[in-house]
This record gives sequence, C-alpha cells and structure tokens, in this order.
Amino acid sequence: MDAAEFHAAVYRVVRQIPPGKVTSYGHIAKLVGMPRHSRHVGQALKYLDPQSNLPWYRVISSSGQISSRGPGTSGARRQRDELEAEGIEVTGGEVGLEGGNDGGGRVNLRTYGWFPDSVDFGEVQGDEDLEAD
DNA sequence: TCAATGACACTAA
DNA sequence: CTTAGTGCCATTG
Repeated sequence: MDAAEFHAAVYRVVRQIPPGKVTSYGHIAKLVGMPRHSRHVGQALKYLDPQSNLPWYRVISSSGQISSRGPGTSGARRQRDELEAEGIEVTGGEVGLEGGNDGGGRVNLRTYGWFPDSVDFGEVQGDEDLEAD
C-alpha cells in the first residue's frame, strides 16, 4: 500500500466518524488494516488539505488526550473548540490555568469513544465473536 | 545508507 | 492519577 492509498484509507475512515464521537489514531490504523501505523495516521491528517471538510478533530490519542502539536500552535486549541461544538465534553486544557497552555485537553472515551470493528465504506471482515465489555 | 523524527500505543512501576 | 521505558515503521535530512 502506497502512502497515498494509506492516506486515502485514513480519510475514508475518518469521514465515517459520527458527530459527537471521537476515535483514536491506533483504531483507525487498525481499521485500514495497519494496526502498527498509529503514528502515520496522524501524519495523514497533517498532510490533508486545509480546504478538506474532513472531521480530523474527531481523532485523538487512545487515552482520549488531544495531541499537543507543540507550543505556539493553535491546532490543539481549535480541535478542543470543534469537539466542544459537537457537544463533546473536553476536560483539562483550561486556558489561563497554566502559562504556555496550547489548549490540549482530554475526552472521556467511555462516553464519546467510537471504536467499531469495521466501517461500512467498503468491505467488512466477518468478525462476529468479540469480548463482552 | 544511516540516523533522527513523529497529530501514537502499550506495559510497568 | 503520573512518569518512564520500549515497540512500532514510513518519511525525511
């Protein structure tokens, strides 16, 4: 699979994330068939066009933590704002609480997490047996 | 080619 | 709850 295909696959999955829900880089990587490429999922999102209406903000780390794109960047701040706009509660990252805070907060995956075994943008794997929560 | 990097994940303490 | 360490692998200099 080429980088372009990988990116395209990531975009397809991200597009399936329902409003008010979030998922993790690792899970997306799993859905596209490359569970070890969690880091590259983030790369794909970074490489996408600003014009794209892709809900990249619904993708966070497996811990529910919004990735801090580094001090001086407003990416995390925007992401937190978008998530709150979707009705998602974001804890931490309160501006003004700590100096140099770029807005990195956290989302409760137990409430807003979206982790399907597969997505319906194409074919699915006949996986029926899974652990009960 | 080698070395360093990264919008990560997982386990242990 | 936190910090530290290890694994991961395409991309980049």
